[in-house]
Amino acid sequence: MTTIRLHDTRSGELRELRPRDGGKVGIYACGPTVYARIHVGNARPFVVYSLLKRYLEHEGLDVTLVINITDINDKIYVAAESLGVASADLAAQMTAHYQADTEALGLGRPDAEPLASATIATIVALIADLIDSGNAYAVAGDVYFRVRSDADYGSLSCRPIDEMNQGEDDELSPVGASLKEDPLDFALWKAHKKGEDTVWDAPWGRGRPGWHIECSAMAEQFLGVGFEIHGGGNDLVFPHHENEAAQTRMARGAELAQIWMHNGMLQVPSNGAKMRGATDQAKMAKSVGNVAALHEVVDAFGRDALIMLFVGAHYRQPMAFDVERMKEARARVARVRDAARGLVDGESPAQMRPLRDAFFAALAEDFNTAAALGALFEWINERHKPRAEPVGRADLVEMLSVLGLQNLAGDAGEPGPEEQELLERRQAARAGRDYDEADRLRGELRVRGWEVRDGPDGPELVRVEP
RNA sequence: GGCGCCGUGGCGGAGUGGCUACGCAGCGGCCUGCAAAGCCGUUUACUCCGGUUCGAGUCCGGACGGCGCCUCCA
Repeated sequence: MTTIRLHDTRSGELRELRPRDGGKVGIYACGPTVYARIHVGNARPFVVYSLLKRYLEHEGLDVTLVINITDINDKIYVAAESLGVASADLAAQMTAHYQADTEALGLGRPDAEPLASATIATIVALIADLIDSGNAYAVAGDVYFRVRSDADYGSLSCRPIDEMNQGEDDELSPVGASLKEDPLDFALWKAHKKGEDTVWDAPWGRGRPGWHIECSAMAEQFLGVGFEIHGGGNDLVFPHHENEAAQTRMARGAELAQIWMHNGMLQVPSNGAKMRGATDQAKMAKSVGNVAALHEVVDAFGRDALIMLFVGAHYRQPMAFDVERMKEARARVARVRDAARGLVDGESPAQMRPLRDAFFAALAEDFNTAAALGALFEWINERHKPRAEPVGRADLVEMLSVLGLQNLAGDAGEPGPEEQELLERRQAARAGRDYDEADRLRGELRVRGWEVRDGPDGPELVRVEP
């Protein structure tokens, strides 16, 4: 089997993917908190891990992808209150939006999309185990994780324990009286507070789960302890993933995941600032207010262009996002689509095989979609060279399928009778040297989504974006 | 301030010490009634300063700059 290596945050190195059980691979990626519609930045991990799954399946592995949905959270309470709706209703509404918005990416659904609110029993049981083993303590209805009981705490984010600060909860605790034994400790369970309209029973009191415990619980429930790949944005390394790892380590005596993958952030330059050397750019984040909603971007540029944008850079790198980048991605899509026209069914020429192989070799080395895309475009350049035999589409379809862009090599459909008639009228006009009329008819066809291309064998109608 | 990542041609963006990444845009040309698509060409880039090496964008040290995390965040 192909050796597949992925960058592991904890070791800081590429690690070979070694499935525990035969060819089975579990991937858990942290999904959104549903208090508003998601932005393009939130879509990056969804795309990265969905495509990683496709690639691993291409390599013959049996992949289970789990992307959770956080539907219990302070932000949801706050947003719901300001809207005057029940927090559970807001979360349900935004969950539906999230699923529709990501569905529009056309990459399918994860194998499981667990909700925190539907995993309470598992969460409570995990917390109970942590209390029983002395790694957590209940106080006044809250439950805290005893960070210093984990000798390996900090090993994921690679930072010394004494320079860390959990922050969360400190401000929410009663004034001047933190309930924690140690400021490093973080909440596993939060006692019910006024204004919170969702609450669950637990042995230590009514309340709700803390931020980090849900992922430990859901990942274990769906994939077991010690699964292959845990992913998410690199802004989650600390404290979220550090805490997740610590919880499972202390409760189970084993590491939650083998490889911790983290994708880079989208960067949004303001005022046309350039990516490099600019001072006025920032990560796309709701708190910064520089977000572009996923559904708006997909509506404006199409899912093909957005996926092309994402695969155009290595997943770990920060990625520039703005209108110009989207236009460029759209142009790349057009080049691929054009290259796919005129291909015939069947195998591709043997001389082009090395480029197809280079594509997959790039993916095997830390899922380098940017390098792979380079090989794909080299394949396209080769495809355009004059050759005696028609070119089979097998290689191209195989590569595009892994990128979720196989539709670019699909059949665009046939022009209808009206378009055919317009084309014939244009031909008649051209024959009569009435080029103004011919150009007018060409423009009419363009508006209908068909581009006229005059070739040696006469005009051809090509499907394009209207 | 601490930890981590990064600094490549007009722009985006790969890059395992030695041979054209790739894409987009612009310009010139071929083709064309004009276009589109495609093809050819486009004065050859690696922040700066040292070091290692026969040879460094690619390794080491330093400087400067950027980004992320350290607080909710994909």
